[in-house]
Amino acid sequence: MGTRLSIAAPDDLSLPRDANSYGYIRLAPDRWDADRQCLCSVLDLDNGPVRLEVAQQERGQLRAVADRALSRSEQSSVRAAMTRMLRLDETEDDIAAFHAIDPRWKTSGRGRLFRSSSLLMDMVRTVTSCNIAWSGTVLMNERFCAVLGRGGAFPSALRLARTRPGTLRSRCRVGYRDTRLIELAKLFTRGEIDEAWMTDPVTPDDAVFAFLKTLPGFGPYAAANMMQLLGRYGFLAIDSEAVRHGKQTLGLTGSEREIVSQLRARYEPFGTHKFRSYWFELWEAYEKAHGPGHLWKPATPRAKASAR
DNA sequence: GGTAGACCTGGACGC
DNA sequence: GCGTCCAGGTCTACC
Repeated sequence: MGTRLSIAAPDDLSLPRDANSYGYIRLAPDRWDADRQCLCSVLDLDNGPVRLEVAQQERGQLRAVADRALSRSEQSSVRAAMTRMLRLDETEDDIAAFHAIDPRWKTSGRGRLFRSSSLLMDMVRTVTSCNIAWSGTVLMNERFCAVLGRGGAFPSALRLARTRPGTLRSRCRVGYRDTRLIELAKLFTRGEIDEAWMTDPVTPDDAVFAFLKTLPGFGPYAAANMMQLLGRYGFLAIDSEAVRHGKQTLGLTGSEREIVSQLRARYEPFGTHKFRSYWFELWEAYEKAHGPGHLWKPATPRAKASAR
C-alpha cells in the first residue's frame, strides 16, 4: 500500500504550466504524463527507491502518490524534492517582482522554472546537455539512471564518484564527459561544493559564477545555466539555440558575435530577471510551433533546447 | 586575451 | 549496411 501525501504550494502555482517550463522535466528520472497531467519521478530515499506521481487537483495544493509506504523522514524528503523541483519556495511576491519588470508574462503567470530534485542532478544534466543534440541528452540521462541508479532513480554522488570512466563511456554513452562527471561527483563527496553558500543571498552573483566556471565540464554557458538553476536569474546562458532564437524569432542579423551582443543588449533592461525574460520568450516560440508544453508527448519531435 | 583544433555521440545523408 | 559529415560547448595549446 503506497503513501499519499498533500504538499502545500503557492496559490499562483499551476503544475501543468510550471512543470513544463524547462526541458529537465523530460530527463530521467523525471517525466511529464501528458495524458494524466501529472509529474512522474523516481526518488532514492532512506528505504530505497520510490516511484512518485504528483498532480494538482486544487489551487495551493499538490497531491503525491508513492508506490510504497513512506516513513515520516521519507515524506519530508519528498516534500523537499518537490519544493526544489517546482520552486515552491519562490513566493507570489517573488513572481510579482519579475512581472513588474517584465509584464509580458503576467497574464500567463509564468515565472517559475522547473529544475532537478538535487544540485548534483542539475549539474549532471547541464554537463550532459553541452555539445550535443537534445535527443542525446535525453538518451544519456536515461542510461545514466538505468545503469547507475537504484530502481531507475538518479545515482548518488558516492555511486557516481566510484564509477569507472569506461563504464560511463560505454554503457551511458557520455563520451569525453566521463571523467568530468566523475570528478564533479568527487567534489560533492569531498564536500567541496557548498550549496548553502551558492544559494545564500549574501553571496555575490559574480562569486558563484566564477566558482561554477572552475568546475569540470563547466564553461560560460554551463555556468550561466547553473546560475538560473540556483535561482540567480541575472545571467544569460548563451548557446547555439539562443543565437538561433535571435536570428529566427527576433530577426537579428550579423555575425554570431554581433547577434550575441544584440541579445545581451535586448535582455539587459530586465536586470536580475533577464534569464527568465529570455527563456519565456524562447519557450513561447516553442509553444507557438508545437502547442502547449503540458500536452507534449515524449515523442514530439523538437529541436535541442525546445525541450530543455 | 584571442583563436584553432580535439573531444564524442547520434543523426542525416549519400552511395 | 556502411562510410562520411555535421552540430554541439568545453578544454588545452599556442600565438
